[in-house]
Amino acid sequence: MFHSIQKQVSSAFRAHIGARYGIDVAVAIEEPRQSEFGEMAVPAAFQLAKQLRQAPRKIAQELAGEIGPIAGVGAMEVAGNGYLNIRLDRGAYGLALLEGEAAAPSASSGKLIVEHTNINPNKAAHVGHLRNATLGDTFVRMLRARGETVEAQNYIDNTGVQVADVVVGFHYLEGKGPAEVRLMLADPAVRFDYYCWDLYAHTTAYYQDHAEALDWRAETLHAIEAGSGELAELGDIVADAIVRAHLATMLRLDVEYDVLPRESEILHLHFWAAAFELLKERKAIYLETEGKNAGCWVMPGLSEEGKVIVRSGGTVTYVGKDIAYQLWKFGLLGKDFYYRPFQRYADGRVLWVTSDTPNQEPAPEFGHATRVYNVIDARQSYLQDVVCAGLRALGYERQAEESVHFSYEMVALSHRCCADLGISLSDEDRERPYVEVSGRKGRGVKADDLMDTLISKALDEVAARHPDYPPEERKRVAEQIAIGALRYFLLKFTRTSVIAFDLQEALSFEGETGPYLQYAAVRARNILRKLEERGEQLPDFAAELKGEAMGRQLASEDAWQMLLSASKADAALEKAVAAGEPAHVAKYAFSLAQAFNNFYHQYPVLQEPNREKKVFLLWMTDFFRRQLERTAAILGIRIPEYM
RNA sequence: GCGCCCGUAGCUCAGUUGGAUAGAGCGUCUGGCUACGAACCAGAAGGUCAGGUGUUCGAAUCACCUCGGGCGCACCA
Repeated sequence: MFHSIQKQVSSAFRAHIGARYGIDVAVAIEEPRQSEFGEMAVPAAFQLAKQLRQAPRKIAQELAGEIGPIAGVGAMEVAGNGYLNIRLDRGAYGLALLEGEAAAPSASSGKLIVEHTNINPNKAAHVGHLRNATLGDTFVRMLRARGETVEAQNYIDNTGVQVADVVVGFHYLEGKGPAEVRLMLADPAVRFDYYCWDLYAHTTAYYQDHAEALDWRAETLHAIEAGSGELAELGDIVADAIVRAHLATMLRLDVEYDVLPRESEILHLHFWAAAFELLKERKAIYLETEGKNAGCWVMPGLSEEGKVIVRSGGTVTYVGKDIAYQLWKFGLLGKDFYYRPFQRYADGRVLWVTSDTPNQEPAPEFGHATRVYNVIDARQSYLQDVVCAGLRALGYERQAEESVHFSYEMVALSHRCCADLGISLSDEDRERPYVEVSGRKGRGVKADDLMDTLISKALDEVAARHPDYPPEERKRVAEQIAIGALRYFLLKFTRTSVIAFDLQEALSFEGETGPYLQYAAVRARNILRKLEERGEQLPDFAAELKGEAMGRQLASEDAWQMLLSASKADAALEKAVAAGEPAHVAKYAFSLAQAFNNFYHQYPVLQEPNREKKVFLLWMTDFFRRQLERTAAILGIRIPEYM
């Protein structure tokens, strides 16, 4: 509601200024810091002052006097040395909220692809991966809340070096073949993704002392690329099992996907070969004949020596495959995958995976995006630049523009966190402000361990408050609280901020946290539930709250400010999408919860003796509830039945 | 060396396209539970927005420089 009035005010000013002064300006609408200044401030007079060679205050007075009535605006006044402060018509505003807004027009940006998670399928997920998935999933929810068509992709690098290293571990270091590994998978006592976590660290450590073992890796990589033999079979088993483990981990956080494009299909369906031909044909890459890159196909320009796309041995680098994949996302490759169902979510939606053979079941159309967001950490920005440069070199300027590197800084570990987890640090580590997570060293906080810890803490809190509620119900509530805490914690930082992960901070359920948000929503629901328990009915708000009554109740400054902040969800979402910043939604959600808790303490709704006021307060409660629920849903945070 | 990011209260972080008196949480201190459940609320203390120069009506925000920290610049991804 607030957002739509903002837009109306802005366009009214723009039209008036155009007609009156013959100047076309995009009129900014600000929100004054002090609420006494009204709800909106228009600094347009400052913008015009220079061109008109007049004092801003004088222009502001002219504007205020001449612009005429704007729907929803109650009063307009000149303030400071040229601000135009706008006060809304409170009664009309409240009434409009009560009647409900017209559904947001569905945005028509075409299909948007958001690629996120993308964890190497060779070991358990850690907190860093959770930041990626939570950011990506929340951004998907934000876009969908605006009516966009979004496809969530999770790319699976199942033929890369990291998978090969675990295969090397099984085959060469532990002497295990496919049969033995399958037995492990069938053994409920073995936590396979955790086992691989250790095995991967063990294997990379082994390379340190045995350089000759790197030949095993090369051999394994070739076998996996060729897709035949025992090593390739091991690679399949490992990657498939770990992907399933990752999906299960992400499902705990309510993160779901539409399709899993796999690198093996990019190879087997010759996506790379097609892209390679294009790149050669359009001279985007060349065969280096001298220097350290002799024998490689190289893309020039980005760094001094260029970026190797095809190694001298003839194998493709990850970036090469990524260029082919990016072309496919835009429908530019002239090829498509086959698809088969991989699993089914609780609501019946199918998660598809790419396949190299045709399948009976008809799949939806994937790819063909107008814009692509790649959620990848900031350390890989160079590689994302290479991918874009590849598109440009092929003449796909527009698609390069529409390829967004949705970058974020890494998650590291705080020193206190390392101490809590018993991670030993070198002297060098100790001097740094935080400690980098390292899959190779097996150093990090596993995602499932973190969630388990959170759940057990939440369970203690729930049990203390509700000793006689059924245990399985308490478990469900605790899970929702734990996940709410985790998602909020990962989302409250802006993308450019490095998170020095601190277990004690993440475990907090007080202050600016997910549970604070959940608690506010639970309280709002409790009021409405208690009302019915007392045998009363939720009033017919539209019938009982006419314009005058609404105006009377909103004359109270406190009530007005509370309603105002509760009604800014659209404006907040709009800004957050424009900035590509889920943290803005999180911050808004927190301020919304704060406003409600304020309201909760100030007004004992059910005790209110005055009928009109009670109806108004109940309506406010219900409005807050809806806004809290909606905003929490965008953040992927569930509201528990009780807390 | 080149490129990107960061530097705001004791700590962790927000701060809209440059706007009016720089905010929040945690921590510290003071108060508030007879249940619309305190996982909450009210109040207090706490700032040279790293430093400098510039741009202008106006700078935490933009430009340039300096200092401090992080991350990249692989035939790994």
